[in-house]
Parts: sequence; C-alpha cells; structure tokens
Amino acid sequence: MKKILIHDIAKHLDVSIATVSLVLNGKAKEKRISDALAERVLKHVAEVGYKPNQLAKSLRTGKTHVIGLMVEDIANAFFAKIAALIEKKALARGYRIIYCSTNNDVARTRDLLAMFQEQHVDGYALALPPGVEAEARALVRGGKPVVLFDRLLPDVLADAVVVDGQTGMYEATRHLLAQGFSSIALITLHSAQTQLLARRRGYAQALHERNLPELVQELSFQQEPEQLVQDITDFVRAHPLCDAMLFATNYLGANGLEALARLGRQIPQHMAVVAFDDSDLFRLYAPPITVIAQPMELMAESVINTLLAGLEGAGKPGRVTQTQLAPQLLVRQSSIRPVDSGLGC
Amino acid sequence: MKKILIHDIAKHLDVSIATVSLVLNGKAKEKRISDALAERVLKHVAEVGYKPNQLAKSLRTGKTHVIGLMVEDIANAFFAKIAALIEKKALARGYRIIYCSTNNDVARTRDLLAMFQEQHVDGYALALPPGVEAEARALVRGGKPVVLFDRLLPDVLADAVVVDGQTGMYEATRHLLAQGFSSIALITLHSAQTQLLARRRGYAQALHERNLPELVQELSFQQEPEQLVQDITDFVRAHPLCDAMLFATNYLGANGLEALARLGRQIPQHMAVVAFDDSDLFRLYAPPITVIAQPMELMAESVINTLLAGLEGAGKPGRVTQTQLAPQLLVRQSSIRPVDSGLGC
DNA sequence: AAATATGGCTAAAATGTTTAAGCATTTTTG
DNA sequence: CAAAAATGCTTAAACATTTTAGCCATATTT
Repeated sequence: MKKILIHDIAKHLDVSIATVSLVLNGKAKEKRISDALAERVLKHVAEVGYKPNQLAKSLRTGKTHVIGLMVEDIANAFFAKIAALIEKKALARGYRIIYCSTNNDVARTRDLLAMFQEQHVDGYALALPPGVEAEARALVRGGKPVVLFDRLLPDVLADAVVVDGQTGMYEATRHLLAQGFSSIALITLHSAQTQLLARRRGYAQALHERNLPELVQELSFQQEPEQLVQDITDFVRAHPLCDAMLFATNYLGANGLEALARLGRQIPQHMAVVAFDDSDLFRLYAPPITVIAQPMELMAESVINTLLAGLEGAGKPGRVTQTQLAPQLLVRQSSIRPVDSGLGC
Repeated sequence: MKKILIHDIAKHLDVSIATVSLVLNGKAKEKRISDALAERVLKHVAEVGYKPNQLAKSLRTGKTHVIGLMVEDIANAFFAKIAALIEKKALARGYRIIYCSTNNDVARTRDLLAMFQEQHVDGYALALPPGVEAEARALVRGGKPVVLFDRLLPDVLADAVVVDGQTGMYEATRHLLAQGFSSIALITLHSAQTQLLARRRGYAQALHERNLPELVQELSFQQEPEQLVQDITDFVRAHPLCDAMLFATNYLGANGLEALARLGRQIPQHMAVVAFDDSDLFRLYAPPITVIAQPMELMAESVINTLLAGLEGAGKPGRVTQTQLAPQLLVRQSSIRPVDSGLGC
C-alpha cells in the first residue's frame, strides 16, 4: 500500500536511481544503457506498477504537462463545447487541462492568470476580457506558449485563433437584405471585445453598401438574463418598424427569443432573427433559427496545434501565428421572408 | 525578471530561509518569531511580490490545492453548469479545478482517475460511469476525500450528493396522469447508471399505483444524436396511442423534441413532453417544456462542502455523508392537456 | 549557584525526481 | 602501441520548498 518510489525500483534491481530514471525517460539508448538492463527495468516497473511522482518530476524539469484554459463562462454552450474539444485533443497529446471562467471580470481574470502561473502550467489558451493587456503581454514575454482564442486583445502580439466574425456578420446581413428585410437591427453588448467589434463592422459594412442606416442596440454588460430580456423587449417596442434582428452572441440570441415570445411577435412573420453561434436551442427552436456557426472542431484543433507547436518546437521562431477561421451561415426558417399569402388564419 | 526565491528573501533580510517560510505559513506565533521580524518579512515579501513555488510546496507538503472534477461531458448543459458552480465555489475557498469528461467510457475513466492521482489532486468530485467500482473503492481507501455526485456506484461506500430522481419522476408521472394522459412512455438509456434507475423507479411506481402498464424505451448508449432522433422517431411511430413522453435526461429530451418536430407531432396536442433537467432549450421552446429541474446551486454547494469537510476536518470520522436533494417539477405548457375546443382551423 | 524555562532563531533533513559530469574498463584508431 | 573513443554505468547536484530538532543566550525558579 505504501507508495513506491524510483528508489525502490533501483534497490530491487540493484542498479542506480539514475539508470532507472534514464530508462524510464527513453534516454537509455542515448545514455548507453544496455538493452538487457533497460528491459529488466521496464519489466519490473510494469510489474510493480511504479508511476513517477509528477510533482517531483515537474519541480525538476519545469514541465507540468498542464495547459491553462480560460474561458468567459464554462456554462455558456459555446465555451463548454470548445472546452470539451480542447480537453479531448489535449489529452490525446498528453496534456491535462486546468480551466477557469473569467466572467469577463478584469480583477478576477488577473487573479486567475496569476494562479495559472503559480501552478506552472506549460501553456495558456485564453479568451480574455479587455483590460488585461498588460498581464497578457507579460505572459507572452514570459516565454511560455500563449494562444488567444475567440477574441484578441488590442496591442498584444500573441498567437491567436479567431473566427472571421466580420465576414460572418456581413453575409448574414446581406442574406437578410436579400430576403427583403428593410430595417435590420444589431443587438450587441457595450464592450470592447474584439470579436464583437468585428461582428459589428460586418453588419455596418453590409448596410453602408446599400446606404441603409444602422440600428445598433448595445446592451450593458454583465447583466442578469432577466434584465437582458427586458432591455430587448424595450428595444423591440421602441422600434416598431424593425423587421429583423441580428444577435451578436448566443446568449443575446436566447434572451432575444424569450423577449420576442413574451411580446407575441412571430418569427419570421413579424421579426426575422439571426444569431451568432449555433446551439441546440437555435437548431431545435420552432422555427429553427438561422445562425452564423463557428467551426468548433477547427478552432479547438487550431488552438491545440498552435499551443503544441510552441511547446514542442521550443525553438522560439519569434513568429506569431494568427489563424482566422471562416464561420458558416446556416440559413434556417427564422430569416426566410414568408410569402405573403394574403390569407389570414 | 529572474524568478525570485525564498532564498533571496532570506538573504535580503539576513535571516534564515526557515524563518521566512514559517512567517509565510502563519506559524510565526507558534514558532515564536518576534512580531517585529515577522512584519519585516511580510513587508519585504509583499514589496518584491514573492510567490512560493507551488510545485516545491506541494512536493514537500503533499497538498496541491487542486480538486479533480470528473463529469460525463462538459459540453452537456447540466454538467457545464454544475462545473461552473463548483469551480466558482472551489476557487472562493482556495482550490483550483482540474477536470475531465468521461464520456461514460470505462477505460477512459480509468485512465483519467489514474491521471488525477498522478497529479496528486487533494480531492475528487466524480460523476462516474458504472464499471469503475473497483477503482473508486481503491480511491476511497486511499484516504483522500471523494465525493460522488449526480449518480452513485453500487457497492461503493463514499460521500455522495445526488438528486432524488425517483420522487422527481414519480411526481412528473403523477402530474401527467392528473392531466389525463393515458399512455405515458419513458424514454431512457440502456444503462446501469443509478440516477437513471431511480428515475425509472419513480415512473414505474406512479403507473403501478394506477395499475397502468409501463411503456419504457431504452435507447442504446453512446450513440450519435442523429441515431437517437431516429430511434425516438421509430418509437413514436410504433406507438400511436402514446400521448405523453418522459425523457430521462436533457439530451434525450432535446433529441425527442427534434424527433417530434420532424414527425410534425404537436406538443402537447398530440404528445405531452416532460424532461429531466432544465435548460434554455426547454425554457424557451415553443411551447415551453415541463421539466424536473435539479437544484444546481445546492448540488454544487453540497459537493464542495462535503469535499472541504473531508479536506479540512482531516480527522477521518469514518462516517460517510450522503446527501439527497429534492428536484422541482416545473410545470410548463408541454404537459398541460389542451382543452379540446372542438374547433379545427 | 545550579537547574530550568523561555524566547528567538537556524541548520539540515526531507520531499522524489532528472541530468550533467565522472569513472573505470574495453575497444578502436592512427 | 599509445592515445582516443566508446561502453555502461554511478555519483551527486539541483529543483524550491517545509518542518523538525536543536542551539544559544537570557530570564526565572529552586
């Protein structure tokens, strides 16, 4: 029952601790341990089920094989999904994940970043709120691999994986225009998060091309869902001519659906709806909601690849890898202009 | 830029390393370090921002302040939510979370448990699939706090936090009966997970009280969503008299909604629906879906409290704490029998 | 005056690894 | 044939802490 140490292995085989360690770390060849001995070591280690103490190992080598993953909110379907994918892929490559939710709180994020450092994570996968640029820069300077994802930070030069929300939103807006909707609103947050700004630019671009006025509602940040529903309700009431809404995030979309339901507005007859991010809710809703879907698998894959490139090819090429992925517009019923049958019912 | 060590602090203050360590660990009084010196140490430590190396600390003390959290699938709304809550509460009490998704895969779960041990987590919060009883028992014997949640494992005596799914499902079934639905099906998984069995017992109990036959469909486990939809579709087609469905989990419910939508069955006119677990989808669906909601906050709180009780009150009282929480039936439109107006449209 | 207690600190062991450097011996090389 | 290289290991330092046992001077008690 007593925990077994490398020392016990060495003693039992009557060799030095170093020999056992070298064999176990695959340096037998390199360090010229005879094949016969190497085999004996491996055999006995397997027999007694010896597992090196990772803490001691990490202390000595400075590597923990742990990746720090920071998301906005793990309870959000988008982040939960991306976390699941990143975890799976990281595990497959021998890394563990330690995660935190920032809730877009700057002070909290700072604490969490410090915590990751204290835990000596080998690499960072971060979706950060604006306001921690200095810390992020310091982290990058620290030399360990850092990959920003979902959103960038202004003036922080780091590896990154983002989705081209501008094009995504541009195409969604063009789609609504093509369907003949004339007063298209964008519901977004009052926030400097880069992905939100990009989405907004895409929206603006599409409208400007047609010389149409923007109709943007910025909801204030970090509110209770109930308050968001209320704000969206107010917005809809205040803009009776508005016939289509774009939601900049999935939870704005969810709350938007709630607001429209409470107002008794039919989708898409009274109001067309498009949301960013796909989810069960949007897919299964009646009517199904048109979304700008992010390529989750690809994002996760890119994050891990970029991170591991930094970890394994430790030879700092000084180059920054910024990956931009294309989202996909999934047109569903919520944004299809109903043929005006003239029939009521 | 060089990492600062306890040695540097000691040198600068011209005291021993031991003194600094004792002060930093709040043992100044106990070990009779003078208040004046203790203050000097604290001051200088704060000034230079010294943070002890957690790896070295953990190696020496055997405590990592990390909790291993194992869920079925972090991408599932229920587990994502519970993870978010547990993370928040753990962090507030000085513990970090390292998590994994088992995907109900026994071999994978075994690996992950081994991984947690290698990482020297201080405590375990586990939602385990059946099949790892031996490993779970070994873990409990290992002496570190283990809390099972969401589901138990047969013959594993450990602290646990579960929801009384039997009563929950019993009441849901009674509610459907009271509404006048006569052929009520339970859609569940072919699995020995204890929470699923409890839910099934609740369903059976309610029907037996009325001498009604059970109508249980066990779907096979670990399938693609598309296959689940297909299976549910087949079930509905095969049971034309069935007028109400209970779904034993949230994702069965989601796939059930999809199946009913594809079949063009109206809820609740053609089919009443009740699902286990609340979610945005069920709340916002049209019509809103009646659910048996689990008390998420309470669950997370209980898990953390039980875990920390084991961690802090290290004095093994040998007692096992099993907490059972009451779920809540949230009646929404999907299970209300429509008044038969006799009017078509 | 001797014994004991106390206050205030430190030396050093312990935690469990990895790995650079070293050390006999044997083999190869010019 | 001497020097160099290879062979097959081991010794011991290093990683950064915590904590036990103990030291020394002074104060108090007997």
